[in-house]
Amino acid sequence: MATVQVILEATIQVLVAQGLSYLTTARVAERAGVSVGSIYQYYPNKHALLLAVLNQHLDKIVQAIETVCDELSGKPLETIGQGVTSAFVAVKMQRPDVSRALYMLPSDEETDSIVARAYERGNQAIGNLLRSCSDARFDEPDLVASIFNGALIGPVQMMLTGAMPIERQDDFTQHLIQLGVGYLRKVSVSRNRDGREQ
Amino acid sequence: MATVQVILEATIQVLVAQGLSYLTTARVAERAGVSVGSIYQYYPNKHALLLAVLNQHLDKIVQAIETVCDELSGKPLETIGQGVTSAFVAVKMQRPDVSRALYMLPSDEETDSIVARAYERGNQAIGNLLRSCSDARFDEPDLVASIFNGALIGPVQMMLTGAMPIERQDDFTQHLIQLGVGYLRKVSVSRNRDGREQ
Amino acid sequence: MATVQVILEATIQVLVAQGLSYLTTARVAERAGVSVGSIYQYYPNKHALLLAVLNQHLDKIVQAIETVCDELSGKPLETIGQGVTSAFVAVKMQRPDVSRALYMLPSDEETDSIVARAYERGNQAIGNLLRSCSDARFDEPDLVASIFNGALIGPVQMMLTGAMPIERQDDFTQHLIQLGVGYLRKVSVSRNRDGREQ
Amino acid sequence: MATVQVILEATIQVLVAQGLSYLTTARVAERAGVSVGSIYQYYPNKHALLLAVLNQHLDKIVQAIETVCDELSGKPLETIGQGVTSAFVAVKMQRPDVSRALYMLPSDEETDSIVARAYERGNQAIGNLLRSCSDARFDEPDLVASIFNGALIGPVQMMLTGAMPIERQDDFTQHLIQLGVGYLRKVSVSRNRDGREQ
DNA sequence: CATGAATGAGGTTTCATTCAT
DNA sequence: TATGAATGAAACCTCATTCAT
Repeated sequence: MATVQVILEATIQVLVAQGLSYLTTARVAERAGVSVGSIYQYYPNKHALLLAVLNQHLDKIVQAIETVCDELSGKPLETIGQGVTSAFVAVKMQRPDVSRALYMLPSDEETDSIVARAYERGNQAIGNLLRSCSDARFDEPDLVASIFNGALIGPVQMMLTGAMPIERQDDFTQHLIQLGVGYLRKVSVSRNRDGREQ
Repeated sequence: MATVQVILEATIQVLVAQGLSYLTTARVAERAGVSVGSIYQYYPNKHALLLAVLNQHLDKIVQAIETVCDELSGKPLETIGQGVTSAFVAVKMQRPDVSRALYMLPSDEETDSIVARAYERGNQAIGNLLRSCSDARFDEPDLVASIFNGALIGPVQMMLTGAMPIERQDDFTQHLIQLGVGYLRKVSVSRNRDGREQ
Repeated sequence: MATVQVILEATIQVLVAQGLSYLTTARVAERAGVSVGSIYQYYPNKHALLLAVLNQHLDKIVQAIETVCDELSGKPLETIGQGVTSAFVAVKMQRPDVSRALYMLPSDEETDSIVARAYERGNQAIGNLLRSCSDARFDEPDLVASIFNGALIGPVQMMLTGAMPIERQDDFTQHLIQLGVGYLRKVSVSRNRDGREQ
Repeated sequence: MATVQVILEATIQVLVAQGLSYLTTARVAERAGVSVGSIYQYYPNKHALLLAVLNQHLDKIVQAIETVCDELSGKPLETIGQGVTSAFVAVKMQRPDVSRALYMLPSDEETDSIVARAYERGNQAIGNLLRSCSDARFDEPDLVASIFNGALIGPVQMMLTGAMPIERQDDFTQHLIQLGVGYLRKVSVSRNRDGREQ
């Protein structure tokens, strides 16, 4: 339904423009150009609406990661580390205000579970990618994937929330790549072109 | 004043036990064993109380980091990487429920600023530590410090919010150390005992 | 129209099953298997629907009373008192949940007027019956009828709403009969078979 | 607390003056001259407020009955029947608008339970009174009391809700007395002054 | 300093009703 | 006639904040 998407979009806009404490159902409805009642036709309560917004956003992020992982399948370690990191930074920075806005949501069991699910999907995509790596092998690809994935989150969050100057995004990304690649190398066993380990 | 500390503690307890949506001044007062009015004797409003709680908590974390950085001053890269990482995980996991509870606070400009300040202090301590490193030199020790610092945040947060199984904490810490050390090595120029670069 | 009856029945079912505060047009429509709109095809508003339900129910009760009164016409006082009382208890207890449900409706001028009309019809039937009584005469048959009629209502209501244990229904009915007959005797002037008073 | 009584009184006034559908917490507060919040300081929700009003009203009625029963203890059957009936009509008619208003409350399990409790207290008082009767004995005084008590309710309710012309209150009361006394006589075994049954 | 009853703005949510299809 | 998405007035209720004691 078009209405649903309009409501979700309006929710983000209010969040971005006014902040969480101004996010009332009335304001969302107004910005969406619908009546309050319409929100409740699709979401049982305000909280569910926020969860839906978060979910949709994270889904987009994860999909981007999954796509990149597909493309990088079978590539060498260096390429993988660089590719995934760049992609991650790119999606997050595509609409930094939106990414930023969603950090405003107070965490609770439900949001945590949504975040966890997204994180897990990311881990899986990366884990599989690591297993496909042409020039390295990992003893615990899933653990490595989760650390790798997690390691990107913190710095990016700091940048988004303003703790890190956003102008230095390029330096920053370069260093994130070093972080990722450095780690992957350290926990991998390299192998030559035949797949034989060295 | 003891009362202030009682109130702060009560706030955390309510947050841990009931969650943000149950955190009302009345409930905090009740658990603290004081009257609502007393809260307003020390904090101009509820928001200020929450900021104080966050601030105090982060302050403890940062102090622990600073202490460790002091102790590790002048040590070799490997020792530094391992020491800081272990210490970070240790403080965060000391009272995981409390760490967890503070993620519940919705972010806004003021919380962001408090978080940024704590982050910055951590960066500085680590930056100085890097500068003191006996066997390596960094071109941009502050940037490196902020990436390093940030990289620890994400995985730990994922563990605290349940996205990562807490039982694997040891494996997890080991890998975090690899992450940190791998990165530091990668972006450093090594030097021998005399300080001469190789 | 069958639809009307379906709606009325659904209304009672919702009332019985969920109570007044759950009685919404949406829920009635759902249980009736029609759309909300259809309810408005037949009733101008929710209130009118409730009045219709009440009206129909009371109508059935009154009809039963009228029928019994017809049958008892010309019979002696004892037979009349016993017959009307038994019949009243019988109809009310036929579907006790439905009788019960209708007490849920908040009284207002319109419901009162419907109740009053039903009561009045009952009074009239009983009044005429009293006038036909073969062995007694009443100075004010209409007043007597209304007291008699009213006297049955209270105890039955108490039983329906659970204030009186329903298991004792038989004892209870016997006593109600004593109540009615005792009263009728007390306010009557007996007469012999010829109609001549004694 | 004075505030509580003010709120209860205001609730009744709104109910009497405007009816149930106009009874909103805001309107009660306004008439009580307090803020909405104050209502919620004493009652968890609107429903609880209504129950309190009903409870207090019924309590007064029952207390009046109990007082009369005390006074009539040990008196002969005729006196008892007449005394209790007159008292019942008198209290109910003392503030007919209030009595009337409380019929507006939709019945539910909680109101039923309050009504049942009041009814039961009335039954007990009357039952004990019957046991003390100087010139009659009852096989099942409790059942008799509940029928007697219940029999008064219906006619009075009909009068209050307008189904019976209120002008005829005296005739009406006389007949109610006949109803009660007729019944009591019918189900009693008379006894002489010594208590010996005849 | 401490208390806690009172306040009341404002938020969330419901649901009878409408009307374009 | 039937539908059911959309409406929006209005209700309930919460809870941060105040202030007289």
